[in-house]
Amino acid sequence: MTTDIEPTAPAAKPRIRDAEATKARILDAAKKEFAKNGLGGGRVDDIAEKAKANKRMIYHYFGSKEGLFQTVLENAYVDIRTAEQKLKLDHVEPKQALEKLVRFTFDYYLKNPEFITLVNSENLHRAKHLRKSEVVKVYSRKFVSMVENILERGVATGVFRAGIDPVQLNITIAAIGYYYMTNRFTGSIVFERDLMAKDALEERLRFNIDTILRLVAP
Amino acid sequence: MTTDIEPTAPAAKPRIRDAEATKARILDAAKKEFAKNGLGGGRVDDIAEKAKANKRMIYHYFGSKEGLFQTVLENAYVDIRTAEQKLKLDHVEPKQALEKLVRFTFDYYLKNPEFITLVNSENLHRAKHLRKSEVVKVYSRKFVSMVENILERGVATGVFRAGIDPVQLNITIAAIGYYYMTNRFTGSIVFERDLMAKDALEERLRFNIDTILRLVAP
DNA sequence: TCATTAACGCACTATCTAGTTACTTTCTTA
DNA sequence: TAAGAAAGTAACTAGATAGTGCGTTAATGA
Repeated sequence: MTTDIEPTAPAAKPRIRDAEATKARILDAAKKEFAKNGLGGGRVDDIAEKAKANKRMIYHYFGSKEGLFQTVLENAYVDIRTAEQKLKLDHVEPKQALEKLVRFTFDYYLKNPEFITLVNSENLHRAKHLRKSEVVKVYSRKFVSMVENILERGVATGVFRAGIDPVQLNITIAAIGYYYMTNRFTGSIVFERDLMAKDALEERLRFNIDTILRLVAP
Repeated sequence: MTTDIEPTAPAAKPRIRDAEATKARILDAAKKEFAKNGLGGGRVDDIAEKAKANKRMIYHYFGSKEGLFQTVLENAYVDIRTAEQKLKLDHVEPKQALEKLVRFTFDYYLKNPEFITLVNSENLHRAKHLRKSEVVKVYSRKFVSMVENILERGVATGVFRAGIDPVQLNITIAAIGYYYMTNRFTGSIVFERDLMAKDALEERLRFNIDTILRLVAP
């Protein structure tokens, strides 16, 4: 019988214990998995593997697959609202602020396609998870009032027409970017052009800015 | 031991054999199931049950779950394109034709929410099923040229400005209705109003018509 | 009427999947 | 430093779930 200790064996690396890091890795892997396959199609085992965490940890930290999804979704909303607030549009000239918002929204969807897929998945489930989130509601209010403020200032200086509902405007700004991205695969077939080509993206963004500015023009 | 024939038993109804009817029932049930739960979340057993067909028949007629989904999706596209063609917009005054199209699109999404969910599901799968469909491509071309025709006539009579890309216009008309419907659940939470209330729907449609007409105005 | 074809149904399986049980290992603090 | 708490793991289970093998029954046509 030989010794168990091999001369060349590296010192058995002590497992590093870091709850926050593990949680973060799980959330990151879950975001990718749910974005790619939806809530129904996402696999808990795959998330655990990608996160290099034990599956048990998912249940320890998030209770259930749906609990995990809810956290992922909530974080996704907080992320986009936080980024919007960082634009500080309250201090930008109205017309320019609106253009900046349209551009930001389009770019955000482009760079964060998971956001779109997560929201779609949540709507398939009739928003049962988002409904429970108080944080999201608080952030949403801030967001709507930001656009409201831009509109009001624009009307005051005469660059925008009066009577525009900020919610309808918000929905429209989101819609013209969101639809383009979420349907980029079927859209590329239906319209027989690569909607994700660099030129196509630039053209679409220009069109969107134009659409919104014409909409609010006096 | 008593006889197996109960006196009150109805004459054992002879199974009616009707391939077309069975196929239709399966497709109808599948549309509902996939619309509600997506391709990944939809259950073949549930489809068979709702269709009052044997599961074996699904595999007999459609080969696989994905084969079934593909047929459902293809039908959904053919349905909307057929309905659009029925509008006969080529014979309507340009401005009115555009308004009619915006209204139709919005109403169609409202009355056929399955269409939206099916398209979303297909985009989650990177359009791998639609890609195979030749019919859809033919119908799509007709659709784009219809809007192109409206635009050209409008420019000729001076009611529309020149240089608008019909594809961009098409996307925008679809987007402002589609986004509103597909995100009606999360949207109702984010904007803290019932987006599906009768008043809200009417207001949104008016806003959409306004958006498009301002977009094409000279 | 008889044989062929097509529609239909039962019961099964291999595999997957969310969630759990029963542990071991590492960290913290009294 | 001892003991408890927290982090982490492996192996398992019960129930789904897509897909199938094979036999039965109704229509068709010669």
